Order: sequence, then C-alpha cells, then structure tokens
Amino acid sequence: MAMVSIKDVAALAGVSPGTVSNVLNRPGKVAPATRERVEAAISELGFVRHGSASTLRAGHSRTIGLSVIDIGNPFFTEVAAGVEDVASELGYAVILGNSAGSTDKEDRNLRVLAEHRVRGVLITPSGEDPARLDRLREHGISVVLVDHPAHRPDQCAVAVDDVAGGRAAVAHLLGKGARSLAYVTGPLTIRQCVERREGAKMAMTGAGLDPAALRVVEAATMTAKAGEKAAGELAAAGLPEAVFCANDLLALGVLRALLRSGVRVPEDVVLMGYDDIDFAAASTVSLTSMRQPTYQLGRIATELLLDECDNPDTHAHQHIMFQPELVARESTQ
Amino acid sequence: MAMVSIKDVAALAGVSPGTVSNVLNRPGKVAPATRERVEAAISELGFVRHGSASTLRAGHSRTIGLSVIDIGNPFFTEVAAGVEDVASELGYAVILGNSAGSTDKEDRNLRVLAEHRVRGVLITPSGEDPARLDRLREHGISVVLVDHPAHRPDQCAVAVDDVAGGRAAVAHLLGKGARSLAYVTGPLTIRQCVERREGAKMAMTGAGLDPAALRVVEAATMTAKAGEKAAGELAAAGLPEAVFCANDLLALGVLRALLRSGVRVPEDVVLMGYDDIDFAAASTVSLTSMRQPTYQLGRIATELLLDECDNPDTHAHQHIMFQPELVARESTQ
DNA sequence: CCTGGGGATTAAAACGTTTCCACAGCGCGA
DNA sequence: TCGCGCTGTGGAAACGTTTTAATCCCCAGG
Repeated sequence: MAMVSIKDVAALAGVSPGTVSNVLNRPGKVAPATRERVEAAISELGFVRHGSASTLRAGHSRTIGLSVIDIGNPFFTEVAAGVEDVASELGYAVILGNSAGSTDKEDRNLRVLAEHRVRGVLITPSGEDPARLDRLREHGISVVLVDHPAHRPDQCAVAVDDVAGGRAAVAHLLGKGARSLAYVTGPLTIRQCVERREGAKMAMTGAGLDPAALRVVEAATMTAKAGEKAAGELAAAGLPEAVFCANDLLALGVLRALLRSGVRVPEDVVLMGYDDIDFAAASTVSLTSMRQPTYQLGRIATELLLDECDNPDTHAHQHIMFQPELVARESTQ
Repeated sequence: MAMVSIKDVAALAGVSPGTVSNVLNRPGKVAPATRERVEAAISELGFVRHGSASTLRAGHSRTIGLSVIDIGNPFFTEVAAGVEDVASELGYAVILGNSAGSTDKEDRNLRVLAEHRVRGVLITPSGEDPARLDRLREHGISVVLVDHPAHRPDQCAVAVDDVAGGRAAVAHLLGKGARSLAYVTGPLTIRQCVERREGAKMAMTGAGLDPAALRVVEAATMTAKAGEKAAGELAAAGLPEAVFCANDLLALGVLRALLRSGVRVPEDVVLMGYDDIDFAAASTVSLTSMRQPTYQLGRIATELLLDECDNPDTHAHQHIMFQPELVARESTQ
C-alpha cells in the first residue's frame, strides 16, 4: 500500500516534481545527470506512475477499447491477437468488450469505454446504428470499424468484401453441380450475414437460378451448437444439395449433425463455411471455407487507430477492403 | 469535444457538484426531487463521468486485468468469456493482456495494469516467480490465480488438478493396451505441462512400467503448428503406440501430421489431448480429451476477485481445485 | 417561543499528474 | 564588459471527481 508518488521521487532525487514528469515524458528535455538521478530514485522507490492522474491532467489515456461480437469465435480471437500485439508494441492497453451480438450489451460496453476516456475504439458493430458511434466521436474518441465498411468518410474502416465472398462461395457450390441451395446464417441483424446472403443470391442469378429459391435458415447465434440445430430444420424440410454457412462454427455444427444422422458430406450434401478458422482444416471432413486476413484485420485497424490518435494532423482516413479467398477442401470435393 | 463535467450538470440542475456526485454514487442519500432534477440535467447534457478523475480521487478503479498465456487458445478464450460476463454484470471493465508465454511480455502487461491502478488481476502465470505478483499486492492490487494453485495462503486461486488429469489420461491410454508412450508438451516452464507429465509418470509407475520410458517431446508453443512439427520428431525416432498431448491444439496438430503421412488413428497410434475444446469433438478423428470446467474457471475466479475487492473485511480466501474429466472419443477407440 | 436534532445540501480540500510560465545560469558575440 | 538567447529547472495552477466537515432548514418536543 506504499503509495509512492512523483513527489517522493522528486524529494529523493532532489529535484522538483515537474522535472520528474519530464524525465518520464520527454527524457530529451532533461540533463543526463539529472535524469540518471531521477531514474535511480524511481527504481529505488519502486515508483509506478498513476495512470489515472496522468490521464486526467493530460486529457487522454493510453488505452483503447476493443468491442467484438463473440470472443468465443476464433475469427475474433485472431483479430484480437492482432490488436493486442500492435497495442502492446506501442504501449497501449486494450479494454475488451464482448457484445455477444446484443446491442444493449454493446451500449453498456461503449459506455464503460467512454467513462474510461479511452483514446479510441475498435469495433465490429453488432447493429447498424451509427449514431451511437458518433456519440463517442463527440467525446473526442476515435472510432475505427473492424470487419465493417465505414459509416462516414471521415472515419477509418477495415473490412472484407462479404458480398464478393458470398458470391464466390455459392458460385463454387454451383460449380459442384448443386442446384438446390440452403444458406445457414446467424441473425440477419448482422451485416456480414446479410451481405453474404446478397452475394449468394447474386451467384444464383448469375447461374440463371431464381435467387428466391435460396433456402435461408436463420440461427440465433453463430455457434456450432446453433449449427446443429439448424441442420435439424434443414433435414426436416428435405435436405438441399448444398449448404453454405455464414461462418465455420455454424458449418462445423451442421457437419456434425449431418454425419451423425448418416448423411454423407460431400457425397450427399456439399457444405462450406466462412472465415477459414484453423479448425476448418482439421475437422472430420475438412471444410471448404472463405479465408479472410483476420490477424491483419486486427493489426491494420489498430495501426490506423493509433495513427489517428497520435498524429491527428497528418492522419489520412482510410477505407480498406480486403478480398476473401476461397479454400477448397473435402467438404466440397 | 464538448467536455461536460459534473459542474455543468450541477449548474444546470441548480445544485452543487457534491450533490451530483451523490446522485451518481449514493442515490439514496439525496432527496427524490433533487435527484430527478439532476438526472434530467445529466441526460440533457449527455454527461458521462470521467473515470480517471473518479479513480484518482476515490483511490480505486472499476477495472480488472486479465493476463492469459495464449488468447488464441480456445481454452483461454472460454476463460475470458467467463471473466467478461461476470465483470460486465458488475460494471467492471476488463483489460486484456496476452503474455504469449513470455515472462517479459507478461511483466510489461502487469506494469500497464499497475499503472492503471486496476482493482485486481486475474492471471494464469507464465512462469513460476511469485515475486512479481507480490509486487502487485504491495500496490494494493488483489491477485487471483487462474488455472494455477495458490502461491500463498492469503490469496485466492482456482485451479484444475493437472497431476490427476495427466494420470487419468495415461491410465486410459495404458488401458487401451499401449505400452510405449510419448508425451508431447509445451514449454516445460509452464506448470500445467510439468504436472501433467508427473501425472503421466505416476500412471506408468502404477502400471508397473518405468516412468523414464516416457518419451517427452517439448514443443516451443502449444499450437497446432507446433504439434505438427512434434509429430515429425516423433516419427523420426519411431512412432510410439500412444501419444498424450498437453493440450488439444498440439493433439490436433499431431493428428493432422500423422494422418497426412498415412498413420491411422487409433489403429496404429492412439492419441489424446487435453482441455476438451469444442473442436476436439469435431476433428477428423474425434479426439479423446480431458475436460475442464473452463468457463466456470473464469466466472468463479472473477467472482472471487471482485468479492475480495468489494468486501475486503468479510472476504475469505479460497483455493479451489476442480477435477478434470476424461471424455473418450474415436482417437482412443 | 425556544431548543435540539436530523436530513439535505454545500463548500472546500485533496487525489497525482502535466504543463505553462518564469527564472537562473551559462556561453557567446558584440 | 554587457546583453542576449538558450537550456535546464522550479513553482504553481489545473484537470474532474469524491469526501469530509460544516451549514442550513425544518420540524418536533419541551
């Protein structure tokens, strides 16, 4: 409980508190001899700077917020790893928020972040209401969208083209000869799910099929468990020849349920997922999927955010859009 | 950038800043009429409390730190989900730190947490040096160990019995008739890896085998990629009849490498992992594993920590030790 | 009518830093 | 020798909140 402050350090080193602050923040401005004395005092007393006091006075913190939809999904985990790496390199702390797909929870998390006066926020928004994010900006908190296109021009965003992804996926399935298709999706409040569906329909149209014939099964969450349930619904109404899932977790669940009930993949049903998480390649029947530069998404978004924070004058807002890449495996052989 | 402070609210509501602070922190202490007026002013101005100022004055924050070894490992992800849920229920923010197995990085993270004056820290330590954690305690920061037994009596810890787990695992493999065994482990600086090995040796001794005959392959990280590499080493010196991996990621990697080189699991080699992550059941050959109450680990540890912070006088330190549970699947059929 | 007590509110100090301004000392050119 | 500018340091105010002690007001009891 030995609360040692900058004053104690100053006293021990025989300088003023202002000087200690200088060696902490602009070591160049202080004479080498003094600096050494201060540094000695710091380590002798085991001083650690009080971040809150610093934030209060300086008006900004060295903390960023990260709000994701499902921390249990390897996709977001990998994004988080990228974020954490960059943040930690630059001495920033990351406050993690898991919205679990609920905008209420997301709002609560954003509120916490606002109270903490984080420097900026990285967010994969759960809903489509830009107003909440604008409120953050009014408080001087930069926002970078992750895996989501920009809401406005004066904002950075790093996304992956989900329409193209959905289109490529379904084109691949059609190429395997499938004519009846189902799309197993998460909540259609999630943009990614909607856009992948649009892409899917475009692919059908492109192949001369009626896009309305796409059977859509909407799961409550994007988890393997929900995928198993969705497979039940699918089977109840007669299995299609191909199933496209909005992410790999759903696909893994569908796969498990199909195999358990004796349906062969890909012989009876061709199946693919999305995200290309590590486990897609390792599953019972290895899973065809759409690969996204996940870790890079996190890294780049963080670099953009921190650049916006640290160099507000030279910073140029960027809208980055990656293209996903199809990885074909056994499930669509 | 409209920095609206408690004073602005006070002015608008026609009360003093102290009263506003009271409606924020002890609404019961203020007359209903006044409270309403203040609340109206708060929402009219869009006031959000400055957490740093609050922390500075109050001497403690509503933030906890979470330091894990590998955020990419579903085991820790699930722990983190449990932590996040409890923290968010109680209005705490979580600062995430990923040590990536490096004590240096862990130290840096702990330093950041100390600067933030977090209320407490949940940590799965990378190394075995309790001194660094004691330093946190000297700063008044409570520490709860996660998936690690307590260093000292006046400390909470939530762990799983890794010796028992290792023993049960290898007993199971021996029960399948295997007589030559290998243990594919992560760095032996990680306690879990060491204890699972000890358990494994105990099982061998118990079966009348020489524990020294256990072939130990130490991988640099506990990832699937490292597992693939380890399988190479294993094969180079002649495959054993059974392989026990220190976690499922390693096991998945070993499995992939074995199958690719034409080795059949479980016919040629029986294989098992540890943690029972979701994907263990979904893999090519479904994986036998040791299940741990992962999400609960996170929840309980957080509840313990927050109880220690919020009720320091009535709080009783607890050392909780769960028993892992064997889940048999195809890989050891 | 006076006194006392209790609830509601206020005023002011304090938390630990950062930052702005002033000032001291020094070297250098005039 | 004087003055100027430059560098390094000190002093003090300020950041937004919480908290303690003090004050105010009102009402009940005597």
